[in-house]
Formats: sequence, structure tokens, C-alpha cells
Amino acid sequence: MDAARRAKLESTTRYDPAEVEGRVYAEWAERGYFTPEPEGTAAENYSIAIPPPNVTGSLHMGHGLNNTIQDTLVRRQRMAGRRVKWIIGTDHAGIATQSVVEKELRREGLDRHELGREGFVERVWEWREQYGGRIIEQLKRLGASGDFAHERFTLDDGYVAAVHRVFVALYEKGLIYRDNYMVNWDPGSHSAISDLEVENREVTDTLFRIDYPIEGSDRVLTVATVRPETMLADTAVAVNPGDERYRDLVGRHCILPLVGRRLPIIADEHVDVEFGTGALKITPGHDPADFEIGREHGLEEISVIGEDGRLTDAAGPAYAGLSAAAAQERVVADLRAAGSLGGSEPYVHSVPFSHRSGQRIEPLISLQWFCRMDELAAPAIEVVRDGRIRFTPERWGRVYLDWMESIRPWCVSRQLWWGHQLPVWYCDHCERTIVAEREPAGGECDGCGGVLRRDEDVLDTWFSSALWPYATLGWPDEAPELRAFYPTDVLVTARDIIYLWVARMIMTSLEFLDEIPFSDVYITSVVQAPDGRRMSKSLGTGIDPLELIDAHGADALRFGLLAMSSSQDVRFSAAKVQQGRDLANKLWNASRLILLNAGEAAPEPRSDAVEDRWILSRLERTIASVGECLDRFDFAHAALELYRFVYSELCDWYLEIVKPRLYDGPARGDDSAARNLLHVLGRTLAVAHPLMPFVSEEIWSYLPDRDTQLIVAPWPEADPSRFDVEAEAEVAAAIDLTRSLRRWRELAGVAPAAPLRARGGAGVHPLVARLARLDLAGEDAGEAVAAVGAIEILPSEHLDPQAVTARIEEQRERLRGEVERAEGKLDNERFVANAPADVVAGERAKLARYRAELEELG
RNA sequence: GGGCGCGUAGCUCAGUGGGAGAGCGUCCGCCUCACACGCGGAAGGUCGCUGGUUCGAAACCAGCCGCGCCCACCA
Repeated sequence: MDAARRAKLESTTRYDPAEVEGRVYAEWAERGYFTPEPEGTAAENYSIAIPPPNVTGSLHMGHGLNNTIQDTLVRRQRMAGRRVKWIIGTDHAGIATQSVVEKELRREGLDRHELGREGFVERVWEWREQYGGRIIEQLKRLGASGDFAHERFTLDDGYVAAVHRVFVALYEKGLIYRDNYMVNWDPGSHSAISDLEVENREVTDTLFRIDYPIEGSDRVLTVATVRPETMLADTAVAVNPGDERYRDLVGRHCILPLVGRRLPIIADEHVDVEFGTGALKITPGHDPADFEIGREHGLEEISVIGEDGRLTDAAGPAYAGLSAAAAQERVVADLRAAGSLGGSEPYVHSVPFSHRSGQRIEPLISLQWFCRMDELAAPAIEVVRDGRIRFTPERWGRVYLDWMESIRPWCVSRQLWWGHQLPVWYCDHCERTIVAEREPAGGECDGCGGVLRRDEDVLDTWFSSALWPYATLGWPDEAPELRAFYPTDVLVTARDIIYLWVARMIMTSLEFLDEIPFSDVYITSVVQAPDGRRMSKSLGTGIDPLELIDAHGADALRFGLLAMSSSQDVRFSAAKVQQGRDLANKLWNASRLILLNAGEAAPEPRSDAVEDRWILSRLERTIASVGECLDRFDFAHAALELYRFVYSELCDWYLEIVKPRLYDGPARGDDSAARNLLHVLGRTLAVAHPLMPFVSEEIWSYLPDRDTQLIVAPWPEADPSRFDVEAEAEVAAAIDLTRSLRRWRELAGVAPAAPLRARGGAGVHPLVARLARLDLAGEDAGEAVAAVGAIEILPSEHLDPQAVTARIEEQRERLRGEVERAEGKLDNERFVANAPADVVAGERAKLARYRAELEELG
């Protein structure tokens, strides 16, 4: 260590992440540690594909946790000597991005239609150039060691080719088709959306009762509905086939009020006898349930609400052009006037809303592209059932299977401009549909030579995300990256996209590469606000990870998030982040102590004293334990194990114990403590590195004898030959006794600095004598006033006699309780007969010990 | 309606069949020559409730109460 470095170490009494992080990160990146050569096989290499954040995104706490976990896994494997690729990139995020740019246009007083499709898409690309890289830069501040040199985007040229390949193949297989079908129409984004993009919310609506006169009778059939305006599109009334009240009516007709249409009265199992009057108006054009009933019975499908949310001409001149809400008012008024309104009442039920725009879904029939899923799902179910893909925590595997087993067709077309435009062309002349990876030559129909028109729609964003782990590696080309890194190892993601994304990656990978895309799926906790609400910008409950990095450093945030993580949702805890900051600082200062006193010593494990064997044993056990925790994705325990080892074992005990040896070493020509400390420090930094990369790398740079930077230094494998049961027992006993003495001293009113006169014969461990500040006296030093374990406390001016008496009585009380408890247990014949022998023996030993101690107290 | 998860110290959470734990907070004492982002010590819990299984339950089973999430076409 040169003089300048030494001076810096001496003067820096607090670890300063802001000074370290940028410098260290730049060095890692420059040296190319993040970018592996595409060599070797996927089995020997290690890879993770990042869940691509939206280009519009900025780093939130969920990203923070998720990417910290991925980086921890990746760094650990890199140190373990594997060629590691963490695939980095962003998602074009159809609706989200389109609306951001549309909002920007609106501020300029523009509309996307004024720019036209091409102009608009160009504008979005410009926006992406300018702002789209934000989240990537933020990931770097976290310390993410991903392959940023090969950043991908779901609209890259190569990626587009992959999407087209998949679309065409699925079309040719008959899985992708075009159909008029009931879809979730989102009036907000002006597009159809998939079932998974709607969320149900509780809403209070009004439930209206409407009387439908029965043809050829003076009876009426009363139906109940929350959407009276859709009655204009009714094409039947249904009752339950088992419903006695209406059995005679099935097959007859009723007359639709206001319209006068004859509606057949049909019988269908779906109708609930209990609800309302037991008669259900059927509107196949505007209700998903009615749509299915309608298709089963071959009913006419009438649409009275258009894609603009307004009533169409089919609704009749009185209503055409009205908004749905206005139409409802008008219809209700008209029904009332006609005497057909039976009544109304408030009614709470759940209603679909668009996840994206937040608007209420308008179910309507529309011509869209769909993908049939059951055939793709079958093998994807199999690989999770047979354990080839494992979910952690396990229960998410069952959630996945439940959904997959009842999977429904997926509406893949979206009426947007930003995204993968469908590779579909129509010839209006000969009415052919051409589905092809590339536009047919000259844009002409090869049948009739007519001019082709490309389908305007784009694909659901999740369609392209479904190819993420392999399209990013060059598929469908036989790219070397694909051979080296596919399949990937782990997917780290959030539970809310198990259906939207995870399931679909598994399905497409099995279909197109005949391989699982990853073998483990780790589902992260959802990080909630400290008060248990969702963290969200709009609620004002969000906490910005970058601010925490600014304040406490990336290592602190990483440690905090890992320590918080769990198999269930967690509330964000600023205290855990501080714990991480404290740990970084502790490591820094322990290292200063060691490095500034190590002289010329080189690291070497030493067993000169029992405490050396003890710390080496504890170190190796910690290494083993942290490794096992990481193997089973138990990041919280990995973090807390590290914390516990550094704080209590290394700093509180070992450093305090060896300080004299360390300080006096040079004078005595004995650098064994320094050597051992350097060894322990080196290995500690190595296990800490995947969790806290910056502080560990920075301290590492001060260590003597290192060949490489820590990021690529060997991962420490636990060495069981260092496990030392005797040393652990001996030092543990010394620690226990020291603690008892400190407690005794405190309660007996002896000042911390005052020596405690005591006697223990030959049995007093030198560690105890020093750590408990004992003033050891000989056998003839007089009558003891108390005993702590094997140590006799002797009278001295520092003792407060009253406190001593109270303390002794307290001790006696405690021992009596213990004896009583043990006796009670051992007096129970069934315990002695049934409990395992070692448990019983242990209980007997304890009883004997407590009795002896009580005896000594008198 | 179905499913999943959770209820442990003031707070946030570990613990899943043999004597209730951590961090933070609180209280007491220390600026002890690595660190006050520190050191030593202490107080604090009918482990949601009721039954059951067991020699033994915070843990396993059943029921109940409370909270959260996911799925679902009772209009």
C-alpha cells in the first residue's frame, strides 16, 4: 500500500459510497467483465434474461429488488468461474409508450392522426432515443453487472424477424386465426385488450327491472339488468331449464319493449334461478356470457354500441349517436313512459376495467386475431408438473398450472400504431389473406396482381415478450450466443406476470426451440409501502430507490432489499436499508483496523490460538450457510447471516480478542494475528461481494496479494476441514461467561471501567479474564461474595453490597425456577418413556447442573 | 363463488414438534487509541381465538375471527 492510499484509509473513518461507486463501476465495465464471449455450452455457462422494463419506465422499488436479486445470482456464478451472461434490454410496451408520446403531442396541440402512422411511429422512435435509456442507466447505479454492451429492444430489427417467424408459424399451424368474437374493448386506448389486461373493480350500479310482454298472453317476463341500454341489442330471453315457473314459456316469444322485436324464450343452464326473477335478457353483442349463450343457441348478434363508445345506427334513430351513459338515461326514461320499468335498486358488483387506461371495458364483438392456446399449453403444463421447471416459492407452480389447465384463446391484435404490425396483407381484389414473414414482392398479390393492403393492427406487447429469452440471443438465426447461453438458468420476476409473460415464454420456447427457457422461476416479494398500501406514484406512497442510493449507497439498498425479501409480500423497511449502510461501514472500519495494523503481513489462515481456530471455523460455516441460502433463493437469510458474522463474531468478539496480539505483533515479531485477519477479511469480502459489490470491491483493492479484482475472484467454497467443534465450544463458553460477568457487574453496580476482583483457580479462561476486566486474585484473597459460573467474585471497594445481595437472590430465584421446570418434566413418566433418549438425557444433565449451581449459592 | 397467503416484542419480520428470536425503537451506562452509521447492559411477548392430536404445540389437524392477494360470465 503506498503512502497516499494509506493516508486515505487512515483519514476515512466513514465508508463513503458516493466516492466509490461510480469509479468502481466504471472500472468493471471498462474491463469487460459484464460481457462474456459466446463460447462453451449453455450447460456450463450461466445466464439470466432480465424481465425487460418498459422503455417508459423508471426504476421503482420492485425493479430494485428484482434486479438486486438477479445481480446477486449472476455475481455469485461469475465468481464461481462460470461464463456469465445477464441479458439486458427494454420492452417497447405498446400502449404505455404510445400514450406517453400522445400526451407529449397533445401538449404541442397535435394529434397522432395529424402526423399519420409513419410520422407518429418515427416520433416514438425519437422519443425512445432521447428518454428510453433512463432505466438502463438507473440499473447501473444499482450495480447491475449485466451485458449492457448487447442491450436489446423488443422492436430491434432482429427481434421483429423473430416475431414474424413465430406469428407465421402459428398461423400455418392453424393456432392463429381471425374471427369476429367478443373482446374486451378499451375505450381509453381505443383497442381490444386481452382478458389478462382487465381488472375487476367493485362498482355500485343500478339494477333495473324491465317487463317484457309475452306474445299471445297478458303475462310479462321481468328481467333484471344493470345495462338497460343494451336491451336494444337483445335477441332472446333465457330461463333455467329446471325452473317450474317458466317451463311453459320456453319455445314461445316475448316482445322487446321500445323496439318491438320478437325474442325467443330459451332454456339455458347458465341462468341462475335464484337471481332476480330468474329470467335473463340475452344480448350476445354486448355481454360475454350472453355471447356464449348466443353462440350455443345460434342467436342473432346485434351490435348497438360502436368502438367509439357511442350508440350505432342499429340502435334506432332515437338513440344513435348517444354515448352509452346518455343512452341509458334515455332508455330508462322511455321504458318508464311506456310503463315497462318494473323498478330499480342500487347494486354492487364487480365490473371489468382496463388495466392500462383505467376505463370501463365495453364488451363488444369485433374482428380480431386470436391465438388458440390449449395445444401450446399441454407441453408447458408437463414441464412444470414433472419438475423440469421449478417455481420458488413452490405454490406459484400450482397457480401456474391452475391457469394453464383452463386456458382460453388469446386476443393478440391491438388497434395501436406503436408495436409489431401484423405480418398480414389483404388483397381487396381477389380477397386473399397473405400471412408471411416479409412483405410480398412489390406489394402485389401474387395471385391477381392487385395492390396489397397491410393489416393495420399491431400485436399485443406480450406476444413479443413471449420470445424474450431466445429472441435476444439471435433466434431464429443459429447464433453463437444462442448456443452458449440458451436455455437460461433462472427467471426472476413478479407474480403478477406469471400468466402474461412466464407462461407464454414457456409455451413458445417449447414450441419453437423444443427446450424449456429456464429451469427455475423465482417469484419475488411485492414490496409495499411501509403502511401496507401499494407503492405507487399516484398514491404518493412510492419511495425512490435512487434517492436511497444517493443517501446510503447502492450496497445499503441492496442489502436492505435482500434482507426484506421473503416468500410473501413485505412492507418496505428503511431500517433494513440502514442496517445495510451500517454493515458497509462496519466492514470498512474493521478493514481499516486490520489493514492499518497488518504491516507487511500476507494473508494466511493461522491456528496459533483457540480464538483463531474459532473464527476460522465460524467463517467457514458462514460461507457454507450463505452459499446454501443463495442456492435456495433465500436471500434474506443470506444477508442476515453475513451481517451476524461480521458484526457479532468477527467484530464484537474476534477483533476485540486479538487486538492486543495485533498491536503488539510487530514488537514481538509475531504477525500471526495480522495474517489470520487478512485471510478472514479476504474470504469475508468474497462472500459479501454478490450482495454488496461496491464496498467489498473497494476494500479488496487495499488487500495485499490479490491477483484480480474481486468481481472475478474465486467464490469461496466452504472448507469443512476448518470446522472445529472443540474450539467453537471453548470460545462459546468463554463468551457466555464473559456476558454473565458483564451482566453481573452491571446489575451489581460495578462501573464498566472498574476492575472486578475475582478468583477462579486455574480454570479462568484468559479471554474471559481480559474481556470481563477481571482482577484475578489468589486462593488466599478471602471469602467470596458471589459466584458467576466457576468465577468467584471477591469483595472490593467497587461493589455495592445491597446490589450484590439483590443480584444473588435474583440468581437463586432463576435457578429454582429452572430446577422446578426440569423436575416437572422428568417426573412425567410418559415424557421419560416416550421422548427420544437424548432429549431426556439432556434434561437430566441440565437438572444436575442447575442443582449444583444452586448448591454453590447456598 | 373458488383458490392462495398472512395474524409472534411498540414497529417490521424470522422461527414450523423438545426451554420464545433478530433489526429498529425504548431505558441505563460509555466520545474505551477501527467504527457514536459505534461499544456494553436491560426492559418488553396469554406466539389471533376455541377445540383436537401428542409425553410435549408458536409450529401439526379442525372450526371460528380479522387482514391481504389471485381467479371466476349471478345479469
